[in-house]
Amino acid sequence: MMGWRGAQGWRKGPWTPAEDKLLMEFVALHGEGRWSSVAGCSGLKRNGKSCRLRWVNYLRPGLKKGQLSPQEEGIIIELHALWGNKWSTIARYLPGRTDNEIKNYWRTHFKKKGMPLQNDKKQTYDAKFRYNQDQKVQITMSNTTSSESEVYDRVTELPQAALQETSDLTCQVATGGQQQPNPCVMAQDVARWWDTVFEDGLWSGFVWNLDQDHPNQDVMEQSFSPCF
DNA sequence: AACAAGCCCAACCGCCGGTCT
DNA sequence: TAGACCGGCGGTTGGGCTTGT
Repeated sequence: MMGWRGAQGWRKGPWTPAEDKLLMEFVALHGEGRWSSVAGCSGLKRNGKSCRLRWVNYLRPGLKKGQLSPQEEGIIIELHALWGNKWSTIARYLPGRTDNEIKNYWRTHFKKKGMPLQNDKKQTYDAKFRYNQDQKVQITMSNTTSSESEVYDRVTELPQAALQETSDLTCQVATGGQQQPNPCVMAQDVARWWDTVFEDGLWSGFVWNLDQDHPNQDVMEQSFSPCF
């Protein structure tokens, strides 16, 4: 492995403990970001991209290691059905997990098995969700402050908003409330919902059954409590 | 015990969008 | 306004490890 050098002299390949230490010291001193200056400031012979990736996927505090729980798996399935391969977006609702980890997990566990997407229905659902988002954008952008728009931007990403049908999506968003949705809480809500689905034996792909009014909407509404 | 196949995951690559000059 | 730079993202690869035959 030694002697790995990129075109500009950057080292490549697996990171050594010494490199990890240098990178952690750099981040402790300068914070995250400014990755392009890492080489100059820390002595690392790594380019900025490589440093950022190493930090985000391996060194960052709070990262979970080990197998994903069934709850986390459920969240991934749900959110992937909504957003597709938006790994970084999905990762926001799985605290301690990285987009890379989720991406790897999906590829090895689901992609090959053809599980559990039904593309035609997924597309129908995607179209509905986009329609909902468009409607909300029109509503909020016409008469909100920038802070309200920020709240809205975050709300539109939330899984329970995505899981509810058109009619009840618009009411609670543009109120100008100051509460910010907490990704950790949101992930817990999804996990709680998943528990309900799983324990009650409801999981049979109903979420993909989208070409009618949601047959299990009452279950979902019981399981999801608004948190903003 | 040896080999093959599959799995897992760290890391790289190319592209894109935002920001700066 | 255009180009350069940078950070972030998704796709892909390659090597080590595990499991099956």
